[in-house]
Amino acid sequence: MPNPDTREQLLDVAQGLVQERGFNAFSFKDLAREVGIRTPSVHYHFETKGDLGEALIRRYREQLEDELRALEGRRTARSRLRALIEMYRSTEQKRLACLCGSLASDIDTLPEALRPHVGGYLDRTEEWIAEQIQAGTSAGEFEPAASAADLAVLLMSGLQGALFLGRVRAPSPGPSMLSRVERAFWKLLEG
Amino acid sequence: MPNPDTREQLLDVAQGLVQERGFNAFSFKDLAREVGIRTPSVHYHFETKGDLGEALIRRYREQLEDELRALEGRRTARSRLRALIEMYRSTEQKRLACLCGSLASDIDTLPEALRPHVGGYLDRTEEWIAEQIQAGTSAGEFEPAASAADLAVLLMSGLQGALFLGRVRAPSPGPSMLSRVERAFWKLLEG
DNA sequence: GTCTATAAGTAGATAGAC
DNA sequence: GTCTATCTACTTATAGAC
Repeated sequence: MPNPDTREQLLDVAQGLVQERGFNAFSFKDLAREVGIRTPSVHYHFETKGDLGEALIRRYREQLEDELRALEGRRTARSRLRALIEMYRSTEQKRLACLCGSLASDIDTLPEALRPHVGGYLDRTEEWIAEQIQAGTSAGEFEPAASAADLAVLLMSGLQGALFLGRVRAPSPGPSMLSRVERAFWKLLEG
Repeated sequence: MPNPDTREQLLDVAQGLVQERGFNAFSFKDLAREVGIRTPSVHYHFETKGDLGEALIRRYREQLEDELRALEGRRTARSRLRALIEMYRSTEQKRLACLCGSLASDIDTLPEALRPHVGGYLDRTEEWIAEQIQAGTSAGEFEPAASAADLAVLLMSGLQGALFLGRVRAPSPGPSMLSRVERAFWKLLEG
């Protein structure tokens, strides 16, 4: 039976590598070296690289659902949306892409079985954002200047785009790309 | 002396492959096969893959400058911005990423010499967008809800993000991701 | 300019010992 | 569970003939 510790370690390292370099730019050798085992031992835990990718997305998706559940207690939609944006900010500060954003950019080169899961994650996030905008509007928190669906796509694209583009430049003193996206987004939602 | 035709053909094919698959997911072999020559002949035109990448970005940048120059004749900032968005729409319809967006997503794996050029292209586009927003505001075309710099970052991130995310899903009947980003963006600019 | 031949290195993956 | 040994295929790149 696979040792859960080694398996989790492999997933942790692999996730970091995908978020930093992309799915095609890391190898089982990189993975093995960082965890302190040999390449073929990785295949014991994940038969193929595609299987590893599937486990990676599954875990990432479960973490998302946990985090969204933890936000249910918050009273305002504004506070829930802000918390989601904070998750992206922490990724930005590590100079990483979103796992599924990174996989999205490699979509045409991924094992077929992986692709629907990437879309599933992204759709779920966008859908959740749209729900929050709806809820906040019904509650009188927002006076959105566009439809909830359009605003959700704008925020989602803006956050993912900002993560990619921000990594190209050296860190600079002013507000980050993500902060600028966020600031403009709130104007659109609250006038 | 390199035959300009073969060289251009190689650049055309390579650009398509980068926009479709990313810099690390195509090989000189792919390139050679599509152009109808052998792998080592590609090295006659581009010594290394890094050199090919540099030529690719240079040409893409020159095309951008040509297109922006062609927009100078348009009377309104609104019309100039719309034309830029149309360029992204044509990329979206081909289900491709922006060349430099794709390279941005691979940034940590690129040959060092390439990286500044990727940033140069993205910065130039963002800067141009900010200039148009400024000009349109001065001319009374827009009443922007946020600073020109923030709005430029939002549009740039939104366009690039929409190209990446849109490719994950099958084409659907409703408005595309890019159209939704665009619609929300105009609301922010014009109220 | 393009070719054949070849190099040195890496990829994902498997067989079978311990 | 991890190892050594090995496989096939592929990568970027070079040498040198035509």
